[in-house]
Amino acid sequence: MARHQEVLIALRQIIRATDLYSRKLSKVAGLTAPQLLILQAIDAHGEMTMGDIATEVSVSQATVTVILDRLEKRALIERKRGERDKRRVYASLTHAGRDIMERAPTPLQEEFMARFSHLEDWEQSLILSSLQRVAAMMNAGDIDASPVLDLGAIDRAQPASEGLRRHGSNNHSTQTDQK
Amino acid sequence: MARHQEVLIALRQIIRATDLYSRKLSKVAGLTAPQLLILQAIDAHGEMTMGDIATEVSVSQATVTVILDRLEKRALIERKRGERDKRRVYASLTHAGRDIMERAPTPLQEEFMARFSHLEDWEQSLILSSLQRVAAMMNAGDIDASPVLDLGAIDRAQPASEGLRRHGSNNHSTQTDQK
DNA sequence: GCTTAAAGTTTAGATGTCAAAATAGTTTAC
DNA sequence: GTAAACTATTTTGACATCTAAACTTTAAGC
Repeated sequence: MARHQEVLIALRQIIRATDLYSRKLSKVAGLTAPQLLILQAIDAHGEMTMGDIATEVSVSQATVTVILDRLEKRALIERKRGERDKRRVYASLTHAGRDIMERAPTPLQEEFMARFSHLEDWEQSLILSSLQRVAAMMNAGDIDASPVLDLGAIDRAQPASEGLRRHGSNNHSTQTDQK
Repeated sequence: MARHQEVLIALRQIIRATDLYSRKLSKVAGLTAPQLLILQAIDAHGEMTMGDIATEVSVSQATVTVILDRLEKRALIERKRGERDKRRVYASLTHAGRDIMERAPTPLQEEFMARFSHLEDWEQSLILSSLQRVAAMMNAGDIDASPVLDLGAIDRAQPASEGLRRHGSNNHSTQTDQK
């Protein structure tokens, strides 16, 4: 089988496993992974606008709106219209929201975490930087030169997430809206 | 930032990039990634039942049914009830289906593929095996021992996809159905 | 032969996800 | 100061995806 074919299969398995875990999490903790992620983001930053959240957790605003609708319906978050700028909407945790969030397990599978943490340090780095390289290569639409392609990159494990967002031309900018 | 946190971010970016590409593909080729994947699977195997397809592309049968509904509505595939065993339904490509499939780009981003293929051979292996390890660690629910955890594994790049399916106890078996 | 269990497929109901359109509010330009 | 341009959020419409339940056959028991 061609290598890229294998890459594709591995990716699909990862994506599926992630999705399945989210559902399992939802049963156990009453929160899906994205819901938990958003709650955590709000907890970490205090009040946040939709746009902030979207950028923070890497989804579109539309998605944030939908998810917050559900969280609000369950009284886990509150929305408050901005006073200074009424276009903005600020979300904050309710007591119940903080509560449920704190009792929920991590958004990454525990088995995975356990296994991952058992690896040697260099192996963890290796895996992390491989993932970051894949992410970078995929988002590559808006990477000007190709610093990610030079060989040394593999063992530097620098935070690619930052590096990517920096070039926010259009690809994953969540609110590009170039109509 | 904790390493597992970074892993999580990288994964989310990969998943999102994959999804976004699927949508782009859909505009360009009229097929989303999963639709294309299913078409390719059917093309490769000839007639297939829902269950076969589900196993092959790693999704649940329900998903296959839904996607085939859409493909059938567009006359890209045909369904045929089994004669011997009428519970089964066989899907096969129509002429139009083979056509559109062959004209579509790959289900993996072209930019990614281009970049990936520019890497040194050993780097490709490294990335592939990292992905496979992550997939394995995630699906780990039904892996008996832990061959994936021993250190040598990282540079062997053996087809984990096979290795995983082999233990098909329940985790991703697509039809567990323990009611 | 009828009843029950098993197997395969489909349907129903939930989420997450996005792009594009609609809405509402702010700024800027003249 | 009003119109045009811009910005933030929500709504709409479409997919993909899963689990659980329902349905359709087939196979097995008695």
